[in-house]
Parts: sequence; C-alpha cells; structure tokens
Amino acid sequence: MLKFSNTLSRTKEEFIPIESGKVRMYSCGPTVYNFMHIGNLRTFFFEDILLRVLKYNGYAVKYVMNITDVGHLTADSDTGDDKMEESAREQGKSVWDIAESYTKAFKNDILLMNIIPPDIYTKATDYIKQQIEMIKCLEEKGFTYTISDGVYYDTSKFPSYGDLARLDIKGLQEGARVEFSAEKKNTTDFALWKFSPKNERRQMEWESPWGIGFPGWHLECSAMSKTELGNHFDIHCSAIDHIFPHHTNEIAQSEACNGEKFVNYWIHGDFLDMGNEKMSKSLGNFITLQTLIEKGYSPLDYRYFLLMAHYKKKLKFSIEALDAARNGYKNLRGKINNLKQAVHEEGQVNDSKVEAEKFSEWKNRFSESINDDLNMPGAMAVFWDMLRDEGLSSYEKLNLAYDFDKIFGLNLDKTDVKSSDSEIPEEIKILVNQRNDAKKNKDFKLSDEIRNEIKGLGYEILDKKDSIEIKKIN
RNA sequence: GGUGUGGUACCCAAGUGGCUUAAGGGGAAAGUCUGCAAAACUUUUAUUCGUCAGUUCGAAUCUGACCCACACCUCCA
Repeated sequence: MLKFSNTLSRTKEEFIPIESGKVRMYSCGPTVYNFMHIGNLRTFFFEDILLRVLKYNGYAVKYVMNITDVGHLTADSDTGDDKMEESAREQGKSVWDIAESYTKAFKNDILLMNIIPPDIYTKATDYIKQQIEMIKCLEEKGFTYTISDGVYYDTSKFPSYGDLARLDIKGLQEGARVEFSAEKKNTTDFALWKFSPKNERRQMEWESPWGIGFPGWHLECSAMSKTELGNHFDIHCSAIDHIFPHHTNEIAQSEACNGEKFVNYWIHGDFLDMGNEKMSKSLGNFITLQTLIEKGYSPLDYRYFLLMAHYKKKLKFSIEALDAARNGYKNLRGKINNLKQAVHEEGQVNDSKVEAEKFSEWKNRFSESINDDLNMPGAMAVFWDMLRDEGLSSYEKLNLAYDFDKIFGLNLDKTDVKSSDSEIPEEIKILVNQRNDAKKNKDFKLSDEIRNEIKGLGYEILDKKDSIEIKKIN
C-alpha cells in the first residue's frame, strides 16, 4: 500500500489515483533570478524520489514543473522591487537573459544530482494568455475587484480559504507583522494582475483587459496546471514554505474558477537546516552545488546525504555530516564493485540464479519502506542489511542493488573505480612496476618509498590478492 | 500576539503503544587477513529516547506541565 502525508488532512493517507494506473503531478519549480542553493535542491530531490516511487509502483506519471521567470516582489505582494528586474539591473543584462541563464544553471544542477526532469517544464511567460483567461473566469464569477495597483482576489468570497494552511484569519489580522493595504478589502486578498507603474517601463509587461502589467505570483501555477493537467489532478508538491500563501491562494483561484476540487494530495518537503547561518539569497551567503563541487564533493555525495533523512523533517546540514555521507557512499560503491567482480568471476563457473523467495522477501521489505511515505532512511537500512545477508548470492545482491537504485538514483550500475587502464599516466605505471619488482625482491623499504612517491603524484596503490589497483586520489 | 514542527548515542538519522530492554550510515575501538598498510570481513559502541508528573498489564511512542530549538504569519525550497 502506497501512503503519503497529505498536508490537507495532516495525516498519512493511502494513495489512490484519480485515474487507475495514472498519476498527474505538479510541482512548483524555481524562480530563475539566481542560482539554486543546496536547500532548494533538497526540495527537487524530494520530488524526484516521489516521482521514482510512483514509477516503481507501476504508475504512468505525467509530471509538470513550472519555471517562474516573471518576477515577484521582494517585500510583499504590494510593494518592493521585482526580483527578476532587480537581478537584471545588477548584472546589466535583460530580464530575459537572466531567466535563460539561471534556467540553464538549474537544469544543469538537476542533471548532476541525477534528478529526473519533469515531462514538461512550463515557463510562466509562455502562459500569459491562460493566466489572463483565468482572471476573466474569476471576474465573471465575482471573485475579483480592482484597486489602484491591480486586480485582486477577494478571499472573503471563498469560504474554505486558508484550510490547507489551517489559517486563523482573525489571528492573522491581529498579528504584528501583517500590514494592511488601505485599499485591500481583506488582509489575505492577493493580486491576480499588477499594473505596471505609470512612470516606469518594465522589461516584462503585457496587455490585458485591465491594463498593461504582469500576472500575480500565484496565478501562474493555477493556470499552467489547469492547461497541462486539467482542473483536478492527483499530486501537487514543493516545500513547506509554500503552504501559505502560495498553495493556499492557488486553491482559492483554481477551485473558484473551475468549480471543482483542485488537488487530492498536497505533499510538502521540509527545509535543509543550516544551523546558525541561515542561507539567504538576499544576503548572498548561500551554498550552491557548485560550492560543494569546488570543495571536493560530488553531487551524488550530496544526494546520498539527502537520502539519510526523511523529507518531512528538517535535515541538519554540516560539513561533518556531508563527510559521513561521502564516506558512506564510497563504502557502498566499494561493496557494489566487489559484487560486480564476484559475479563476473562466478558467472563463468555456474549459471547465476535468483532464488525467488529470498529475493522477493528483500524486495518486499524495500517496498514497504519506500511506500511508507517515502521512508528513505528506512530503505537505506534495508539496503545495507540486504548486502550483509549471507543467504543471498552475489548475483542476487547485485540485482537487488540495481533494483533499489531505481529509487536511490546513485548510479550504482555505472560505478567504476578507476583502475589500471588508459586513464593512468605512463609515468605512474612505470613507478608501479618498479615497486612490484622491489616487492618481489622483498625490498619493502624501497617499495614503500615508491608508493609514497606515487601518492605524491596523486595516485594510490591498493594491493589486492592477485592484482594491483591504482586509484586516483580525489 | 497567532499557528505549526521538532528535541533519539561523538555526528547524521529511522522508529510514533507490545515484533525494538531503540534500525541504518559515519566516526571510534578490537580482531581476522597482510612484510607493513590499504581494501575486505567480523565484533563492540544509547538499560536509554529534552525535564518532571500521569494514563496503561506495557510508553521513545498517549496526556499534562515545563525547558530548549526552529519554521510560517504575503521575498523564501
């Protein structure tokens, strides 16, 4: 049984798709005004796991992710600068160039992290027409009103407003941090269409029945999901910070316009906890995947790190914890390599078989973990236990490992420790041979000296039973 | 002020009433192997789950109080 935590009910629910065997899923993608930091990446990783688990369970998934290339506003929905325009100004580029270059960087990060891309990326600027249509729809049904700076959604007209976030609207109004906009009817009302400032030309602005301007932040997801997935679909995911206001407002827009339920399962991932130093794009102190790569970590080391925690909980990031992940991942690859070698050797002797009972027992244990609200730490524990099971042949273990890796995405089938082949420079090979000779002559002093020399050149020698492995030190 | 989440070993982190007198990984220690290392393999590493009360035959898991962290309350993954 496949179960997910649904933010709507705040409980784990059995997953039942609208259409048997098929899943339609939408996730809120990046706003492309800057690089992704590793916290952002945690969310996309979680969505990747979700996608993989659905596929593993045999569902045909249609997965849509948006790219927000229209700027929101820095301060709140009524004031402040547009982040996209601001970034463009700082870098002396056009907004369109900014969007393109950061979209590219995002897609590259996704690739490096082995995150499966969505079937469709929807760019907000490609769906302006549909967004305008949606405002018209809401206008016709009486959910909108216009004030000096834009067209707004009247949240008081939507009785279940705030249910997703369990909002206490009265408490909100009394809250210290909420500023009233004099013209807004309710604190929670939000912009559907913002007018361009009268004395200023924006780089991104469009004609609309209400005047030149640009769409409100929340509208794009409602319009794009409707276009690509229909009025009612299965899963909508992203991180917890979007529960309010973003998803709350999406529900209000979509359900008011479409007249039917919007999404069955809302699934939200928690943040990466950076400890004292809170990462913030505005402060510029955030860690990107590139930062980690520069420090000598592979993107898959980071992926392994993320696998060690459940998506619903905060994960404490530290270099120490990342090192632990890197070591764990390295050890795992080592074990897989040993299995590969064993299978290779055994394969010539006898036909490798899979013993159905044992095999499916492990598969079941694995499925139980991943289907229980994507319990990756649990699945990893099953993985490590399986590798230690003496009742399994190397062939069976390797097969299970590859099967599990459909979820983990650690490229275990591709792992290859660099060994004595063309990648090793000639001079190193010569030194290795010299050391071998010294060893044969039992001149261990010399052989150790040569080994140190090789080490100084960046290569490590590992003496195996009847072979020598040369490894590049990273 | 409102709402919500969490505090599990040296670090990361599962488990949310009996299968657990608490998974898994990292680290550390010991052993086997080895000329020595490395690798591999084996073993050890929380009588205890923020604190204090309570419910129960039985609690890390439920209830209450308290302490501490964190998040959200219109920038935010």
